[in-house]
Amino acid sequence: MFENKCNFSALSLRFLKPRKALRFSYYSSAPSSTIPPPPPQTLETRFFPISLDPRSFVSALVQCRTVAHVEQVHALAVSAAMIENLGVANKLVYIYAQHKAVSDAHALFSRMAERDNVSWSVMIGGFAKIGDLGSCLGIFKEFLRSGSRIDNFTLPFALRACRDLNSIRWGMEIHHLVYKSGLHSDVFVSAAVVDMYAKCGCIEDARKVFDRMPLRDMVAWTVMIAGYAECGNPEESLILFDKMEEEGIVPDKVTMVAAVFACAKLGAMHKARLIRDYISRMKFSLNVFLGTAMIDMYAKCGSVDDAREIFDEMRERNVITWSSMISAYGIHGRGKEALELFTKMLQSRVQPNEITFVSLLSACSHAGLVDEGRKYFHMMKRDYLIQPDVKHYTCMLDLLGRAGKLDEALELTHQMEVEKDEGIWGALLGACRIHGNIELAEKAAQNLLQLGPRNPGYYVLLSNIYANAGRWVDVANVREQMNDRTLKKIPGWTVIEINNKNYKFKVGDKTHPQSKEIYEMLKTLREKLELAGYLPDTNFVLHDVDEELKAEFLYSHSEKLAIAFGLIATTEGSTIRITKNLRVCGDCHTFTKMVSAIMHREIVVRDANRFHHFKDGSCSCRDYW
DNA sequence: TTAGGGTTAG
Repeated sequence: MFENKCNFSALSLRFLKPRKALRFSYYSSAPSSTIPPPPPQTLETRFFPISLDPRSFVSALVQCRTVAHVEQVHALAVSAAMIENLGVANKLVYIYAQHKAVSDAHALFSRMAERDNVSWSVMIGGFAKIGDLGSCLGIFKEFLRSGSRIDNFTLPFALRACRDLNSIRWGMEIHHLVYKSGLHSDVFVSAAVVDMYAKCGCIEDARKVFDRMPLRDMVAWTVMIAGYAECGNPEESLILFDKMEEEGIVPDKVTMVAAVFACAKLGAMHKARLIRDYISRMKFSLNVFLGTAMIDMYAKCGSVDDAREIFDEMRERNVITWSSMISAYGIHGRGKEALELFTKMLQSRVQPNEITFVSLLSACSHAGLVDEGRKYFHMMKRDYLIQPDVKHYTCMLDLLGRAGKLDEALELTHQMEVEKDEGIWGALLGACRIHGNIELAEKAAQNLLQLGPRNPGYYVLLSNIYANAGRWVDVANVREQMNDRTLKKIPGWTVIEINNKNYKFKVGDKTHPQSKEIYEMLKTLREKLELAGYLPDTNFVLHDVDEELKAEFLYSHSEKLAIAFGLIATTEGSTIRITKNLRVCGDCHTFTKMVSAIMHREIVVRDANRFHHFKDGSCSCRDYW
């Protein structure tokens, strides 16, 4: 009997969905006269009731809930010789892959005598699903060698693998195939090409493909918008977002995540508010992705309170949401609140990950919470079995170093079991700048130079340390080294957003149409500040020039120009927000504190690392920065 | 049965 041959008793029907019960019939392919009519089957039937019809096997596979179930149907298909049917075999590979049993999928795939495009596609997709992109691409290459014709089913999988592997070489090759086969008219394929180029950093190529698409749907626009933001051109992202609307394409939540991400990169509060209004107007509910992106956007645009409002509004929060909010408090110097939130996170039974701890330790560091930082560093290792990586150590060094515990910081560098990178030595060098420790600074710098960094910031830091100590010969040496390596100091700039327009200032900038008023305002400020006891801190000027000239240099720093313009161009009492590409210099920090008191203004400064909130003569960083 | 999503040090 067929039952014996196939060992039907091996399979129970318990895992099949009741509503999708199969209508079973035995031997449907055999002549009906020789076969007795099948007994009526119900879900309670203990033995397996699939007919020899391949479709029946496929239906059963779709309903498998676990890999064990798939294995049972698989065994059955083998013994019934049904495995030779391409449809059944493909479905088996696909279902294995969907259950992330990719090695089973691949074992079966390798044994298949015949394969069609669906076989290859589901196998490529299987490896993509578990993130084994190397194998994913390997299968695609094998597919090409087999002489099969690519189609719009296989290509998106392969392009996605190139994207995630950052393999532009293969990406370009596949793009060429797309073009040759005429499949570029397929919106799915072309959107995947655009995404591949954008994420591999070839934004111009992405744009070319995008512009040539005969039809651009919402996904195509979304990948283009996200691509620009990621490669450092968030302005273009937001221009495209407006353009998309003009063309009548309605964005969805994923598009909004991309626009919000662009806003976060740009750090422009006015845009952030516009985007939030838009999201409310479109009645997009805050899912975990959109909500988390908005928390980050507000944090990076300077309003941690707006970020918290979004956080409180969200119904679903995961580890990324909590980490983003902790990081938001951290970069604004509100360490205590970061720690409180972390406690709440644990109470909500959300498991912190290694990124949560980076955010937490960095929050401790920015707020000078040394004991707490040590405590959480140990907790991470002991209670959560997270091995500290180089980022955690950098936070710890920064924490100890800022607090003046340079010996402990140095001791930690001896203990750590990770490869020391530029960041590690850079953090130590930064600490030496605050505490004027030249000996350790030289050791850190030596290691930095050995690692051969191309970051001019470190050289500037070292030369500042020498300048502080009046060691002008050493300052000149550092400069020479920079010249030898053809490194140039990154020019500083500050941006201020006024009435939805950005104004960028460089040191000594006189290009602004209201330049005359700006310098007049600076002069007034200078008089007021000096009356209040302000003395320019000329140690922050690198050049070995006389004190008066140094002071002139200081007075034309880009952040001072931007603040002066802010005082002219905004209404009295309103907050001034500026963004700087480098770290704020010590003199500008003192200057801004005093301006906030004398002019009764809150001034929010985003620098390369964090935010400073100046109010009533003090800064949220408590002069730790 | 094919394309797009959020967090991390200095």
